[in-house]
Amino acid sequence: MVLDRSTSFCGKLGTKMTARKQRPLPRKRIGAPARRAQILRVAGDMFAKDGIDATSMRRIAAKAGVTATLLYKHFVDKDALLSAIGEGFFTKLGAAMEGAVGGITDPLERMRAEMRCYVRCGIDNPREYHLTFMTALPRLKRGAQMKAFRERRRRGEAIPAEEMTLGMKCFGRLEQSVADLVAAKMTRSKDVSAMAEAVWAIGHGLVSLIITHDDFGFTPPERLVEQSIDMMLHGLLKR
Amino acid sequence: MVLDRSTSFCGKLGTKMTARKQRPLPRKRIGAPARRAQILRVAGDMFAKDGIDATSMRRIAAKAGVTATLLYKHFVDKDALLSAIGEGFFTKLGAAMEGAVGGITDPLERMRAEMRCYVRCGIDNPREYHLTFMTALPRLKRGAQMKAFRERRRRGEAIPAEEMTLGMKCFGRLEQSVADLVAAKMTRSKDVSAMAEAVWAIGHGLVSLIITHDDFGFTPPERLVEQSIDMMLHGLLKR
DNA sequence: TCGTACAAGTGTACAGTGTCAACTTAATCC
DNA sequence: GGATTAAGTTGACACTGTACACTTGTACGA
Repeated sequence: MVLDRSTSFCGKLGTKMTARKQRPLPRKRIGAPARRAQILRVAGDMFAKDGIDATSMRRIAAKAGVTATLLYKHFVDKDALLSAIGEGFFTKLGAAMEGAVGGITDPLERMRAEMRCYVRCGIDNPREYHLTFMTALPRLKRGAQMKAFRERRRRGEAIPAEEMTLGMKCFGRLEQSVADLVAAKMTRSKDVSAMAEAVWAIGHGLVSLIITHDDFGFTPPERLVEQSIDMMLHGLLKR
Repeated sequence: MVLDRSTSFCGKLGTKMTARKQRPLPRKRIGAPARRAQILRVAGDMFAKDGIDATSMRRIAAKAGVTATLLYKHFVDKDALLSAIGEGFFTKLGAAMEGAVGGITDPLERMRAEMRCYVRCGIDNPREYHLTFMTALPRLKRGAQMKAFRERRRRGEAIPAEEMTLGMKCFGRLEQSVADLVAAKMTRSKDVSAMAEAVWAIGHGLVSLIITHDDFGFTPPERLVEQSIDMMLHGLLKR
């Protein structure tokens, strides 16, 4: 465990201090990016272990060997910090999808792989998932970005990778698979957008039910997930 | 607006009071059930208007013209209070389903109606929905109840209505429709449990995505929902 | 080598939170 | 009328997110 210099010996002193205050132990300066990364690491751990409400800015700061106030120099808000942690989910998801989809060319099988991946990632990272998908953080303006992205896509625009957030890239994959399915004239509907959203909704529904009500005695995830994906794909296709 | 007698004029007084404290205005005693109901009403309103985090026990109490401490006489926890409010969702949902399903005998059309109902109810009561389905409140032991219920059902037991919570009744409806579909040999699978869960997952996924990311520029709900339900039903059925 | 400017960090305070133990008071019943 | 008890209050505790004003480490130009 980290040496914890900042857990406030600032109890109520009762009398005013007359002597010059004891100078605090000097603290290393490791530079903003390093500090930011460290905070994210520490906060991520605590958050994954203790949950969202039990992890306060002060405790994060203490564990990072730093003052709470400093966190606010690096992240305007608690929301901002949390969301930055949640962003980590997309990194994992993106990598996992990349690996799972590999060279699958059949769009149907690709979709199956992507969905499996999504659900697995969600179940394996419940806190991060909750943060990124089940918590509205309106102070960050993420919705507007996403909306703009969706609209450009609907107009058929090709969007350069640099302009896409990690989240967009993940959703983009799924959408692409749906589009391929449509292009191959395999689907009943032609509304790529709506279908992609519906597919996402299934994955999201599964993950969020399972992670927030893991005590409801659901059908074991593997079977439930496979059955759901199967149902979804059958529902998508013609005949 | 309610006369707000308890919004604490207990600021820091600076000097100790020497005079006997001003006796507080006498407060009517309206009886425990009435008070409980009133608190639930007030809290429900505030919660629906201001959201979960902005609604504190103290503010609820103040608005109800009562002390915060009193809330703890009626509800062990904030969780308990919140969950009691959320329970209201099932009342609405149950009534809406009752009305919507009416005399529909075709299990397929019944399911469609039930799903529409579920999604509509969720979208129309986002705060309550978030509370009941997207917030884990493990301190209440609801999971265990639900699990037991599901297991008895899986064994084919008939469960008397008095033993079922409102939530169980709602899920039970859906499950029954699936069972009817299976009995009519219309489905690809025969796993009633898993299918019911999958169907729920779709509905839940739709609602929760829409209510927490209403700014993502989704396909308009009506179309998205119809398309999703359609997809689901097609996926469920043979051929 | 020194001074300085800025980044990186600090202490302290504020108003608000959930919760609790100990107390007071209104209503009820014999 | 007096005892009992349910319904309510007071005041505190330990904690929260956040703002402000301050200090200190470090890199760099003269």
